Amino acid sequence: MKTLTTGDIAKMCDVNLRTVIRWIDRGELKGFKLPGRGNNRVQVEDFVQFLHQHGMPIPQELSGEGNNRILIIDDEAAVARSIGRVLRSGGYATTIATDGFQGGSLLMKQQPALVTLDLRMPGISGYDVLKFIRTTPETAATRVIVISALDPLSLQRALDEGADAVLAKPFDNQQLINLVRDLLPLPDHSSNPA
Amino acid sequence: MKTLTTGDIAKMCDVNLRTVIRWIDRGELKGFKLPGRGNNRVQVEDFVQFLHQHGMPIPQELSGEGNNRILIIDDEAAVARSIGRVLRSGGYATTIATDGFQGGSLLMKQQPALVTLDLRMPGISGYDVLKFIRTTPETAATRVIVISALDPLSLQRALDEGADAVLAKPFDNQQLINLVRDLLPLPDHSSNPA
DNA sequence: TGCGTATATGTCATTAATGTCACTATTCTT
DNA sequence: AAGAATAGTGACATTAATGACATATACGCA
Repeated sequence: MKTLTTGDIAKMCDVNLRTVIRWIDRGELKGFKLPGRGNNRVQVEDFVQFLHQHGMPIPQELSGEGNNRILIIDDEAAVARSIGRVLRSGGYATTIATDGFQGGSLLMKQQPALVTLDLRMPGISGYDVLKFIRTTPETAATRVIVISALDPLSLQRALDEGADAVLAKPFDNQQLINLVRDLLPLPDHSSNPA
Repeated sequence: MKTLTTGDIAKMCDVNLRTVIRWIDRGELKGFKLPGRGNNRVQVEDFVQFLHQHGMPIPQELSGEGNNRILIIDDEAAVARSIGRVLRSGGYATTIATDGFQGGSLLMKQQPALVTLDLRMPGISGYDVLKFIRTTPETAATRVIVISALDPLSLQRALDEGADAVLAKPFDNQQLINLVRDLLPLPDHSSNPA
C-alpha cells in the first residue's frame, strides 16, 4: 500500500502544507493519522479520487505507476482507430498519432508504457524511430510493437533494432491483444483472458 | 506542477481579479477549484495557451525566463547545421532535429523557447505541425519561425496558421539572426544590436 | 450618427480560505 | 542511536470569493 504525506500532496497540488492538513481535518480529503503526533497519511487512490472529484489535474507520477497508456502511431487514421478500439476494449488507455511529429511529441508528453509503430510512415523510417526511442533515456524502457505490411525480413530487422514484438499486417485483433497483454499486463482485475 | 491563482493572473493581465474568475467560470480559461471555498488555480500551460489564443502578450516570467534554447527542425542536415552555427554564434543554445519524429519529441522534451521549422518536410505538413504546436498547451507559447523555399502565398498561410515569422529560402544569415533576436531577446549582455 | 440594449469589466465591503512564521515533535537516513 | 529532513501547531497576515451595483464597451438598428 502506497501512501502520501501531506508534504507530498502539498507539492503536487502546489498548495501549502497547512492547507492540505486542513483539507484532511475538514474531511474533504480522506486520510489517517499515525500514532505519534498524528502525522497524516493519505492513500494514493483516495488522493486520486479526491483530485478527480474536484476536477483537479492528476500528476502523471501518480498515473505513472500502473501506467497502461498506449500510443498508436499510424498514418492511416482508419487503422489507428481500429487498433485503438481493440486496445481500449482490452482495458488500455490509448492515444493516436497520425504523423511522425505527433508521434514524437505525444511519446515524450505522455510517456506511454507501450507504443504500436507502423514501420512505413511517410517521411520517417520506422527504424530510425526505434533507434531514437531506444537511445533516449526517457523512452528507452518503453515497449514497442512494430506493425507493418512489410516482408518478414523487414520485421526481423525491426526486432534486431529493438522492437519488443512485431505484427504483420493484416493482423487479427486477438493476435494484437495477446501481444499487448503479454508485454503490458494489466494490474489484475478485468484482465480475464478468456 | 506549477499553478497560478486568480490574483497572479489578474496582475499579469492587468485586469481585475473578478474578471479572471469570470473567465474561468465562463470556461474561457481552463482552471480548477480547490476544495475549500473553491479557490481557483490555473496551470501555467493552460494560461499560456489562453494568452496565445487571444493574442495577448506573454509575460517574461512565464515564457521560461532565461530559456534561450532553439530547436531547428529541417530534414536537410546541411541546412540545419548551418542554421545552428549561425544561432550558436549569436549566443543561443541549439538542437537539431532532422525528421518529424525527432522534432516532436525534442520539442516536448526540451521545451525550447523558439523553433525554426522547415515547412516542407517529407511526410508531414508544416501547417499541421504549426497547428499542433499552437493547440498543445505546453508549446502554445513557443515562438516559431517558418523557413521555406515555398512561394509567398504559402508563407503567408504559415503566418495565418500561427507562425511568428517566416523566412524565405535562401536567406541571409543576418536576416535570420535579426529575426531570432527580435523574437527571443537574450537576457542583456552581448545583445548589442548596434 | 446617435440611441438603446446586452454584455463585459471594475469597485467595494465582507467573509472565508490559504499562506507564513517560529517552534516543536516525529520520521527518515545512515 | 544521532542528525537531518520533514510534518504538525497556533496565531496571525494575505489573499481570494461573493454579491450587488457602477461603468464601460460593443453591437444592432433606425
